[in-house]
Amino acid sequence: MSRTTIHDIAKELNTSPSTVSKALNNHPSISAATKELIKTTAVNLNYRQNRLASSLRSGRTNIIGIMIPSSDIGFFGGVVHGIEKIARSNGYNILLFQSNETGEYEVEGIETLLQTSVDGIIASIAKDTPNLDHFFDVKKRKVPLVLFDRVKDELNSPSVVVDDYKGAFMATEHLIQQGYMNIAHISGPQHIKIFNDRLCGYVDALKMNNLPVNDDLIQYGRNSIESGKFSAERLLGRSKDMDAIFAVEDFTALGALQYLKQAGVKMPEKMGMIGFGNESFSPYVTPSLSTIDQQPARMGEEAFTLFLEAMAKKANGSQNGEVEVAEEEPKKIVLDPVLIVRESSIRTPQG
Amino acid sequence: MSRTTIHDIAKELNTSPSTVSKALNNHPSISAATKELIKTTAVNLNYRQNRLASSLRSGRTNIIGIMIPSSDIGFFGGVVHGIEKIARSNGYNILLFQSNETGEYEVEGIETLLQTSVDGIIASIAKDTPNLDHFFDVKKRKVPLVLFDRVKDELNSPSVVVDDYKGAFMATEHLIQQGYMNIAHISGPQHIKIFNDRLCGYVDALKMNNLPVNDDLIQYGRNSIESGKFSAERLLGRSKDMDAIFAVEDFTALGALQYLKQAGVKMPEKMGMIGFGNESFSPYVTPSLSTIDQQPARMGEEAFTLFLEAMAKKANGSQNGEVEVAEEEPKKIVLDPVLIVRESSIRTPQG
DNA sequence: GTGAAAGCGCTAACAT
DNA sequence: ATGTTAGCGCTTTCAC
Repeated sequence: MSRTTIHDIAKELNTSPSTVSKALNNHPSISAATKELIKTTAVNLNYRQNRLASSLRSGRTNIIGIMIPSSDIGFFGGVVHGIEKIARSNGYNILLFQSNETGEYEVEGIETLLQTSVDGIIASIAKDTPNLDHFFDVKKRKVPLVLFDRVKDELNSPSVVVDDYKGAFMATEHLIQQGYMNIAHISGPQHIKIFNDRLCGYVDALKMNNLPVNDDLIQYGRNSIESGKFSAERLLGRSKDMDAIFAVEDFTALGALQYLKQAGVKMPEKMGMIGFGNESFSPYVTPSLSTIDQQPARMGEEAFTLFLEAMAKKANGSQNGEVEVAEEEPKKIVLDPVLIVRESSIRTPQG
Repeated sequence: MSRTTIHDIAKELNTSPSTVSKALNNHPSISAATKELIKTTAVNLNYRQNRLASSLRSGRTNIIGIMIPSSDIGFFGGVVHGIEKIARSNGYNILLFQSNETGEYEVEGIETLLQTSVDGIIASIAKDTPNLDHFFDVKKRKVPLVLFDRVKDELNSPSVVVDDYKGAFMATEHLIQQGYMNIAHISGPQHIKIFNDRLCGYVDALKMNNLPVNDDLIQYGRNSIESGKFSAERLLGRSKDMDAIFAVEDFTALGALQYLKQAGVKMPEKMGMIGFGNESFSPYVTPSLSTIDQQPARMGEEAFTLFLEAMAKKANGSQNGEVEVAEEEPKKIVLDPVLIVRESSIRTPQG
């Protein structure tokens, strides 16, 4: 009636549970013959390992915890996809938590993950996390912690992010190469690092190409379609020369696109446009929106790889007795963004 | 050094582990005073329950397994979001698996979920699953199984789907109410039930409104942007009267939209358009695409509620001794689709 | 190469 | 109201 255990198999074969356990785990000290025999019997009896018992005893769960703001956001869905895929191929499974950008849920979730004895945690930090105590707790418990996208340097953890500066630089330079000369930028709130990074990338690309940086062509928005519309209107009113816009993210770009279209500005002939983030709608708007891809799935894979490295390091560390190894600088992976060229930035040959 | 256990707390207070356990679990037989004392000490000693041990002993993990095709697909991301949210508020956590539409991964994942002793499984079946043995296995083990969206009646499990027929009916009737008279339909492969259901909804809406059903206005596509373009071209060539299209899903609608725009057909004045699925791009195309929403988050919540009901039933069942209760018809929830009206289907007052 | 024994940390039946 | 005891199913020394 109830689940078959290794005792049942042992009884069936007149051997011992420990032998069965070893055989099923391919322990070298068991002869090939008995391994074969035990494995067949296991199948016949419909045996299925109880991972709870195994984990309790061995101290490993082969489960890693994921903490993200929301799986409803395309980017995070993509990252989770990447993590789950590579994790599975390495024998790990995924316990998924969403903070919904709420510190409270994040704290709660991390607590639960620790209770579940996950082998590691991969997280992207919620916007409104009041403090990082819960993450420091993770480190205190020696549970490998890897951060991605929303990282915090104070945590001194391995992390993977995309190079925002470089992405902005690439976007701007692409517009320059297409022959646009007066390129505006709609930025976001400057206290958020990535937006400032993107602004710097834009400025440096102009400088590096010997183009003037014009403060009138820089607008600070609030990352929304509405804000994009408003910013585009302002820019258009301020400069007669502007012939392209690099927007800090795709929603802003979309708003700008919509405003300009409605204002009768021909794109991409009279006005080039590029966004950032490769949102799912960007291929389908008119004109289709050029943008910078952040490689979510790749980011997930890299994060998991960092986790594996941390696990390996941990295993080595405990071999070296109790000697507290001086904590080395955690590995920080910076992914290259990918330029996605679509209609909105391809200037057709001038007549 | 290592984790605090209930033994540590017991030793500290000169009491027994079982008392500590009961106190922490709010067992009624423990006095308020000792509960208080034990709980404070637990906090002081930085105690954290070992869920592995607890689950092994109690037979409950408070973890439910989720099996979806991919968290990279917007719809499933939304469902997972809904499940995780309500699950958490009920004390459950989510072990997430992706089949990537592959039967092999699905089988593997279900196996792992059973090994992990999840309390239940919520699944949406992969397209190419060769057979349903792995799901029957779940039922054999008496693990509650709930299906959503991609369901199979043979499994005789509680399930939640959206009413495709009704959604198609609503979409078509909306076009009729907007004054469109010659409404075409681009359908999908008819061996897939939902596409046939949508076709039926379209046909019945016409009939119910005393409009003729014209075979020339029905095109069978393959659910893609390209297919949408092609189908729209065919329809346009075949009928001079056609003034609206209901497309079987949003990508098809988008393709049709793009073709018609390029062909100079004014939308929504000369041609109305509505899709199905509320894909993330649909608000942002031009004209913005009216569509039918499938309420992914809601679907996840309902699925979880069905799981809770199955759990309750299971608990009751075992109370009634070993009497095998005749299996009653599983509850099948059919969600109402939601009509999302956007620009593409609002006929402006005729001049 | 195999088996005996201990125990991971917890819960729950059964005393007291 | 509290404590004793047993054991969930497995892994892992250690002995043979």
